[in-house]
Formats: sequence, structure tokens, C-alpha cells
Amino acid sequence: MTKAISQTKEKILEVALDLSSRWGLVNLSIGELAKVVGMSKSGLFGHFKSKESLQKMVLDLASMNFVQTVIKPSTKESRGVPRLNAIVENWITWSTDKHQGGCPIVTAIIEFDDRPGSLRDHVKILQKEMLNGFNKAVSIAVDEGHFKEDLDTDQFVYELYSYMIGFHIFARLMNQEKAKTKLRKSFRDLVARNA
Amino acid sequence: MTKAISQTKEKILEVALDLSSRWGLVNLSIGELAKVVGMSKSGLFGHFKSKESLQKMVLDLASMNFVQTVIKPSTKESRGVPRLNAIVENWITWSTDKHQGGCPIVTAIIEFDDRPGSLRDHVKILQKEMLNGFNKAVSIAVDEGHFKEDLDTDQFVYELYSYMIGFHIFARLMNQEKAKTKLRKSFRDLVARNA
DNA sequence: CACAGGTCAGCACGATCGTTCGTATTTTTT
DNA sequence: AAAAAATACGAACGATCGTGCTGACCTGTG
Repeated sequence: MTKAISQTKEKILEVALDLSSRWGLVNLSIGELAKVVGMSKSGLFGHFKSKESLQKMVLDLASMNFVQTVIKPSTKESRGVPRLNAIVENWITWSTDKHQGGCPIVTAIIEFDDRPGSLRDHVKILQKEMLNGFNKAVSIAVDEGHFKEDLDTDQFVYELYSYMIGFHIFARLMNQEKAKTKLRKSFRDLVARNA
Repeated sequence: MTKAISQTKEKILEVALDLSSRWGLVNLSIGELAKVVGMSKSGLFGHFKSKESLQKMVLDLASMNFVQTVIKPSTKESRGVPRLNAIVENWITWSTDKHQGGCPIVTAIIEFDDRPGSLRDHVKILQKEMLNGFNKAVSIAVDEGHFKEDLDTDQFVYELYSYMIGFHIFARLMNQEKAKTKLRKSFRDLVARNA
């Protein structure tokens, strides 16, 4: 399905991801990217047939990294609340330490929420996948008896997701040290009130 | 304190605000803006001495509009929870109907959260003012006896704010019709569990 | 050894960026 | 009415944008 990616291309995408986490995917410049990577603009461009294709690949790398950092480790925790808790903790790490500019997907979400085109569609799909994953994790917690039987999982996910985005802003823009505490408390309460 | 603003300048800023709600403040182009307004690039530019000054004024207009649309009408409601409820309802209107691209400040927050400079500082100040206002409104509700005496108002504001941002994303990117219902339910629960 | 394919640099393209300048026209002040 | 200030324009600036073309170098297959 997924073809092998050359070393150079991989290197380029990593740098591009880091840059776009800070400056956004829209403003990612090929010239600037080439300068940072240390190769010529046209040489770099040759790896992607268009800027849009580059952006899409950056987006996919971001998604892969997100799954690798936030989702996958959580599956090693036991089903239900512990697993949800791991997602929250991994999100804190991901959002704080993994990129210079925080979660690159959050940036993309806001950039593309009113920018029609194939990239918006792609972001939307990735986001829907993530929300579906959250939904499933919450459903598992219901099955495990951690939450009440008639839990509105969509509502639960909306609240959890909102807390996570809120954390991004409080921690990054407002530089609030206490953002982690706030997110953790919000999560504990969310779990408690739906048990 | 604030000097009068000419009609042309006002018109320019209104268009600029609408454009930037869709495409962001960073990507707001003076040439494109001039085209939409219907005047020359240099003529428009003359009103502002730099792009940064233009962006700052757009930001201030956004802030003024936000206060006018979301905050000020809420003060006509009775103190405490009704007033908070009005803020949420006005936010839904503001975020959905007032601009082509949703709340322009949300866009700016994400754009500038990792982009050092005077604009970031400005966004941060505006946001801090807003959060302080929220905090005060919540404190009033405590005084009115709507919430428990020992309420952690910072935590309350964090959760409320997160729900509002979450609404922006669910409604705009995900086009979820049910976003309004979700935000309203979240707010009702937030109020109930802190009463 | 020849040849094909891929990788990369150099150069150039048209477009657009923010900004400056000089100038004509209008408005305000004296 | 004369002088000063504000307003808007067209043209041009250097820089950078995404993209295409050409050719050198490298690698591996026949």
C-alpha cells in the first residue's frame, strides 16, 4: 500500500513538519524549507510534484506521529479509563515537547476550517478518524463498566476533545504552567461525573 | 484617547476583518485587500504605515466586535448564570453568523501562538482580557449564590473556554449540526455540577 | 561498456509580496 | 484666496513565491 520513502524525502518531511508546527502548513515555504534542509529549491521540489502534495504528505506524517505518540502507547494500558487517561497524558507530552510549535494538526485544523480544497478535506478525514478512535475508546470504557450504560459517547468525546484543544491554547499562547493541572482535573471530573 | 477613524479606513478594516476570518491575519494580503475594497494598493497602504499596523488594527476591530456582540448584550441579563448563559448563546451567534470564517480571534490565537513578535503579544493581551472578563462573570455568579462558595473560577473558565473553542472546530471544520446542542449541554452540565 | 533512471543543482519564468516615491486631486486650515 | 494637509493614484523597487527546464552526476541493469 504505502511505498517506501527515500531517506532524503523523509528528512525533508521531518523538517517540514517541524516548520509547519510553528508557522503553519499554508505558510510553509519551499524556498525556506530547502534552505533549512540544505538543498536547492528545485532539487527539493522534485520529490513532490506540487506544494499541495508536499503539504498533504506533511499532514500524513503528522498524523502518523500523532498515532505513534499518543494513541499506540495507550493501547498497552488496560481497557477503559486507564487507556483514556494514557491518551490525555500522551497528549500533554505530544503537545508540549514533540514539536517546536505544538501539535501541527491543531494548527492545520484552524488554518483549513474555512479554506475549501482537497487539503481541507484531508484534514477533516484525519480529524474524523481521530474522533472515531476516541469514540471507540470511550465505548470500551462503557463495556468495561467504567461508565454508565447509557453514556452519550459523542458528548463525552466532544468534552474531552475540547479540553485537549483548550490545553493547547492555555499552554502555548498563554504560557500557563497550570494548564496541565487544569486538563488533568477536567479529565478526572469528566470521568467521575460519567461513572 | 482613541482618535476618530475615517470612513474609508473603517471600510477597509471591515473588509480586512472579514477576509482574515477566512484566510488568517498572517496571509492577509494588501494587494488582495485593495482589490476587494476597490482602491489602489498604495492608496490603501497609506492609511497604515505598515502591514503590522494594519493587522493590529484588524485585531482591535475584531476585539471590539466581539465585546459588542458577545459580552455587552450579556450584561443586560441578570447577574450570575443567566449572564453566563447569554455569553454562550451570543458566542454561538458570533461564531456562526457574524463572519464568513468564524471568530477571527480564534484564527489569530492559533496563528500566533508560536510566532513571536508584537502581534503575538497583542493577541495574548486581548485573550487575557477576555479570560479576566469571564472570570469576573463567574465570580459574580458565586456571589449570587448560583455556584458553591469555594468554586475554582479559573478551572471553571478553562472548561467553559474549552467548550467554546471546541464548538468552533466541531461546527466549522466538521460541519456538525449537533455542535450547538453539544455546547449547550456541556454548559448546562458545567453549571449544574458546580452549583 | 553502454544505457536507463533517478537525484540534484542552476537558472529563469511570471506572479505577487510589502513598501516607497512622485504627483495629481481634494479637503481643511489660515 | 492662499497655504497646508490629507487622500488616492500609477509606477516601480527588490524579494520571494511556486514551478518548469536543462544538464551534470550517480547508481544499477543489460
